[in-house]
Amino acid sequence: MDDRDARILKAIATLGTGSPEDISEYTGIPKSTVHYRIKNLKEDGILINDLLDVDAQKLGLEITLVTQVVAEYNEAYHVEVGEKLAAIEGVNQVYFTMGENDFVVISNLTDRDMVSRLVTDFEKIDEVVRTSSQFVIETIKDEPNLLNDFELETVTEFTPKVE
Amino acid sequence: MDDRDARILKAIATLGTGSPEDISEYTGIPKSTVHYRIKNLKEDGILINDLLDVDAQKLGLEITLVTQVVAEYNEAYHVEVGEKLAAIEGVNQVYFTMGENDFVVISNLTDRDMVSRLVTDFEKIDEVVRTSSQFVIETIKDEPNLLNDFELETVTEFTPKVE
DNA sequence: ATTGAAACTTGATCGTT
DNA sequence: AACGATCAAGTTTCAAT
Repeated sequence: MDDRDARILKAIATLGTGSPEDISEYTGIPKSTVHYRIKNLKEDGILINDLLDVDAQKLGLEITLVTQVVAEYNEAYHVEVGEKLAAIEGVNQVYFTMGENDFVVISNLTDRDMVSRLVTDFEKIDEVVRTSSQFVIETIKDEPNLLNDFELETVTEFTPKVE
Repeated sequence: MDDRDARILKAIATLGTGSPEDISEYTGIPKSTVHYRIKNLKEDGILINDLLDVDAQKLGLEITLVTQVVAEYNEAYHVEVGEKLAAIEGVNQVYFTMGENDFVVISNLTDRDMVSRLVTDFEKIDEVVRTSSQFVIETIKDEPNLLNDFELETVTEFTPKVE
């Protein structure tokens, strides 16, 4: 796992494709080399499946943090605040929730230093009033496997009976 | 969006591949038809990129819920409780967190009925003591874009100078 | 909208450096 | 490990239904 691998992984995330051709063009690395690297990344378990999902733990991002961020309510700027949160290094998901003008933020981090930096960054945002974080001990499910129990709604149509 | 599309989407999620060949084999739908369907799903914005990420909202899963679940502490069974949570219809992510023996659960749901069913299901689990849910008004970031700000640690090596 | 078969693109392999 | 040339494989297209 070196700089070249990182560039390839970034290309995959940025381009939204796993095509060696496209990645090659984007990174300037020859496609046969891209292919060779991706093969290794799969063998190492960093890239998980054909859809090239990334294993955060294998990348050394072992700390997952769930943070509740309370911010001053400001109708116009709540998205902007959300975007500031989203831009912070390590942040993966940002939800703006009902009720208490809260954000729920989920982050993947490498070490304790990154954790404290993260919280500091949260509190640097002017509108942020309070943060409260919980470490994740174990991730039991972390796939947006939206279709696990997805069933099409059965729409029963009634034909009006005209007698 | 009909039953066939649903089967194809499930196949993608299950197999972890977008290959028309593999999906065809798994579903029994001819590969040219699989290709035709996937093309339409992309045009409709349900499948987002070449990595075939799914847009939950386009699927009608417009309600995202963040739930904190407090459960009785039981060293042996906390994973089992987590797995029960993960198995509930609509649940996408389950984190077991530090401190209060909490789970944080994130779900994608279609309607209010599904919400109340979900909460009922949570409380049917014996060990569950209390749940508290927050509706997500807006999802500002929801991609495990782990590499956004990922930089390789620069390990500076010092060669001991022998004089 | 579906599908079998043809056409073609490109991902994967191989041999050399 | 890197990479250009080559080939096999699988995707995409197309025409008929």
